[in-house]
Amino acid sequence: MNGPKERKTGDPGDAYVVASVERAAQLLLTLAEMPDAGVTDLAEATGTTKSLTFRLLYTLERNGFVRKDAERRTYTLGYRTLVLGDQSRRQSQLIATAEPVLESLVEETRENALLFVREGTKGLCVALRESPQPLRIFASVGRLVPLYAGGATKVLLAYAPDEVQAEVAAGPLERFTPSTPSDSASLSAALERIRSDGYVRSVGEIEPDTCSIAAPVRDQTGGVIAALGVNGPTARMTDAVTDAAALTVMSAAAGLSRALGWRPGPTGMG
Amino acid sequence: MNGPKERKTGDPGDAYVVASVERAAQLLLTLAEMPDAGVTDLAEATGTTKSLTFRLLYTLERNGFVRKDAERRTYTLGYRTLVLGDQSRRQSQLIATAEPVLESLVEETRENALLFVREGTKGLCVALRESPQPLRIFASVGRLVPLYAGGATKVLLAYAPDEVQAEVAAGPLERFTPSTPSDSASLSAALERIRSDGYVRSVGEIEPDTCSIAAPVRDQTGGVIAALGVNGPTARMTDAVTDAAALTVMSAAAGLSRALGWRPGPTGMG
DNA sequence: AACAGCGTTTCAACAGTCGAAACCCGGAGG
DNA sequence: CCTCCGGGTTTCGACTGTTGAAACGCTGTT
Repeated sequence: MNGPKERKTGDPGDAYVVASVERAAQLLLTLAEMPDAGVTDLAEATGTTKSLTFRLLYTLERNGFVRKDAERRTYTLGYRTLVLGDQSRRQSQLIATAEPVLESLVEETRENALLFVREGTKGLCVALRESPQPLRIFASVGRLVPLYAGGATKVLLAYAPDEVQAEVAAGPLERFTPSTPSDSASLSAALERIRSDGYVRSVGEIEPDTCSIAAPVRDQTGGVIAALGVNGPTARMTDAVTDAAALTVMSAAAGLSRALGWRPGPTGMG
Repeated sequence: MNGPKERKTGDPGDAYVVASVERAAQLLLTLAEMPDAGVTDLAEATGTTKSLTFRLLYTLERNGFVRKDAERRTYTLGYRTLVLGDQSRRQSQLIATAEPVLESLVEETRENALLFVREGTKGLCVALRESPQPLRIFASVGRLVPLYAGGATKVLLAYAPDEVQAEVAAGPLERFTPSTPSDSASLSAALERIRSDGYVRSVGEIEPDTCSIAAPVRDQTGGVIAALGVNGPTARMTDAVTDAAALTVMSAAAGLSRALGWRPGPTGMG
């Protein structure tokens, strides 16, 4: 299909990748989004051949990363992925520390509480606690969102390295709703605003009728390593509510940062 | 280490395995047990070369399955593994259904509650809820235990296909404690006992001074797909306590089975 | 009875992978 | 200040494991 052979040119990126492993990784992620898919479907979804998909699945099954269904026609994630996830959660100071914070955020705001980290030019939801209310926004760990839209994601962008900000600003800004930021000038103003306010309120930038409030999470180096936020339907998120939520979220984010070893700097900003 | 090259002989097992993917899988599992390890350590631990390990890590990092530490000298599981684990948990009816059962088991018994599935000739802990008491057995999702020793594991063995039972009985029975079953005759008697009692009590077979009670979990086909159990220090697990716990565990296992679609057969056993 | 669609198997050619060894770099020791 | 040491990174070419295509058999459908 593609031929990324430019080893010596600008991006030495894939000089060391083991293609089969990368394909297997993609296959796993695809399978996570298409439970109970068959070989053919997965082959199509990942853009490879049936044979390869079959062999990758075979290999992954052997290692417990994938499970064949009883009637042997469909595949699902295997129990070993649970193990990885669990160990990962235990080992990650960020996630382990954030979990109780998410819980108390939900208690206080009664809305979904989420934690995002940056992965390249996307934000990845790595932890989440759902609102107890029946009307709530569907969210899931693993959700990938472009950095230029949404609350937590824009926070991540606001504090991301310049290269990343440039890359995002340069790239096309796909529009999900009429409110999605679509020009880099207003985006960069929004980012500046986030840095001075210390939080963000984003309304309907990804999905209409949803609103999110988010604030940065820092580690001992002072760098922003995650964004903590809540989201809910605009119907409930009146100005008064979001103003209160902003304080709650900021204080939760500061608490989390402190638990991660961050100490407020002398000038409050770098 | 080994050289499984017998493609055409008895076991056509690894005819389809993609070696690099298998190695990557092993690497991930190794990393789960050796957080913050470096390239050299991991290479040694997985029995491969530095170059290969480096490239696998590079590839996995690219896909978010591993993360390099700030100073770029150590590796950890990445956030994408969280995603897989989370999706896997949501998608697995067994795990999703078992979680509340584990919770109520802990409430009732005040001991660790665990769920095991069989993976080859080992039992794998796939879900767990810890005892609220300070003195408790250390347990973790991902723990692999041979089927011939321990509570939940022996339950799995008791209902495993004949080939598996034969393989385990044939293989060497490594002794972890003086109580570890060590001859296949008494093991097979113990399994028979489990099948007629519908539960098992295992004392100190893996670790001294620990005791576990477990019972089988069935799905709609009537097959045993998991074992549910509790474990705790023998100091607390007196006969009276374990007798009560046996009933609690059996009823929890039956409830879980029912939730999974199992219906008690006319004769109660097949 | 023929078909369609799926997962599985085979095969040979070739691209990709891999081990070995050189390389770089930071820190410890002389 | 230089050397050494032990990590991680990079290079290289031979070889082998990997791959796409196409055939196969099975199951459920028309």
